[in-house]
Amino acid sequence: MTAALPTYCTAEGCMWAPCGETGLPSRCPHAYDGPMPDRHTLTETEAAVSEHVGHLPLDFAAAHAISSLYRAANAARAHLTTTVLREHDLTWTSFVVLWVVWIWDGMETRHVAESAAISKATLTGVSKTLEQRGWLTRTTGEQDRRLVNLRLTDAGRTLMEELYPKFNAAEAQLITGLSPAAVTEMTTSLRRVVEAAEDTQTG
Amino acid sequence: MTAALPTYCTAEGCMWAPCGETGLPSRCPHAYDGPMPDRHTLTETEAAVSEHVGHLPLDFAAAHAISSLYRAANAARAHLTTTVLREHDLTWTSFVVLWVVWIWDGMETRHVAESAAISKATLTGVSKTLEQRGWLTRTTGEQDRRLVNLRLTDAGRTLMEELYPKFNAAEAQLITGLSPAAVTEMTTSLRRVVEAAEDTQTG
DNA sequence: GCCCGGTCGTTTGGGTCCAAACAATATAGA
DNA sequence: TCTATATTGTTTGGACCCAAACGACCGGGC
Repeated sequence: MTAALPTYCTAEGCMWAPCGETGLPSRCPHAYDGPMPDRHTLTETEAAVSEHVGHLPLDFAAAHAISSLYRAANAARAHLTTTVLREHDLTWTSFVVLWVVWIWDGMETRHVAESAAISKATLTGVSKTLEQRGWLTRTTGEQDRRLVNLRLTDAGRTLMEELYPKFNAAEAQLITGLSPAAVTEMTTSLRRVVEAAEDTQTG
Repeated sequence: MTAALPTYCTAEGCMWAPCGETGLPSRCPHAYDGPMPDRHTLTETEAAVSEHVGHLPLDFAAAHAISSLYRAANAARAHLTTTVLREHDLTWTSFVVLWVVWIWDGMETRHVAESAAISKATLTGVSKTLEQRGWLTRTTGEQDRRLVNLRLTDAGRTLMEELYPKFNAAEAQLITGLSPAAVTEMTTSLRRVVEAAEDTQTG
């Protein structure tokens, strides 16, 4: 993992960061006093990590890839929340739940949880919040009373019809820096990551 | 977004899902009775979405990419939590915080929050949890008493020296399905997504 | 008909998550 | 020296997150 790292010194030729902070080993001779760029070169991060566990074989490509994956997911969620969801008092997860229930015209909670990639415990909480707000209803199954079925209300369907195009437009904004071929390739690679994670879970 | 979707009917030629559930418009004439594969073809999802907002121009490539991104990030976090972090009672975020403080030999809370991509409010809570467990200390700045500095304890450093190689090995497991060139390309594309999200935030 | 094993959703307990509001602190300018 | 503005971290309130435990329910086997 190479989680986004603090500012490095902008002084000419200086590669350490962040200096000027109390308590840091003083690798950097320059006091930090500028605005903070928020990105670190890979080389600097690898250097810092190697100082700690450099005697071990580390897979920097994997670390960098997973850290980028996590950051991109967070950035995407923040973007979609800020531009589309927050004004409707929705979180990413509550929107995903609404979306799944919407496109399949109702669904049982165990399947919604699976589709939304959240636990059933979480799904119970989220669906109760959405029920309280009037976006969906929860109904016990008639043939199997263990099951709870979710359906959008009229208000919920209207909300999704208005919201989903905006959400999708905001999704499209996130890939403007990529060619169509690059988008396809990234999506394929991400699926491989999911498959690898699931293989080790099941294995 | 095409969040992972529920099982579709496995009956020959049948493309609707998930049938057999109470409350669903009965598009599918087959009762569902098999184990549940957990993936839907893109075509089926697009068909379902188009039924709801098909009159609008939708960017399915963007939807699919962002949904894959979110799923991959969740799968990666679940994998790393299950295989490495949970036995040490650590969450993904608490680990990221420890890692950042570790590789930079101490850091101020505002920078740790930025590096870990979490808010300062969250960082306060997480760092207090880690302090309670003895992994790090929180110290008020001497020159600027608004600032709080985090440093790992001896136990915290020992924990990271033991844990990080295992964490990195688990990270490497996640990209076994990708060639080195594909990993590099995916990482580059993910960075583009982060940049696009940040451009619209600032703009 | 009864019992057992399994599944479902909920509850519990504790952790993370963030926006907004707040208190403490620092700094610049008059 | 005083005031105003800005920055920092914390608190508040509410939402989400999940493992584990639990109660309700279902279905198979005897």
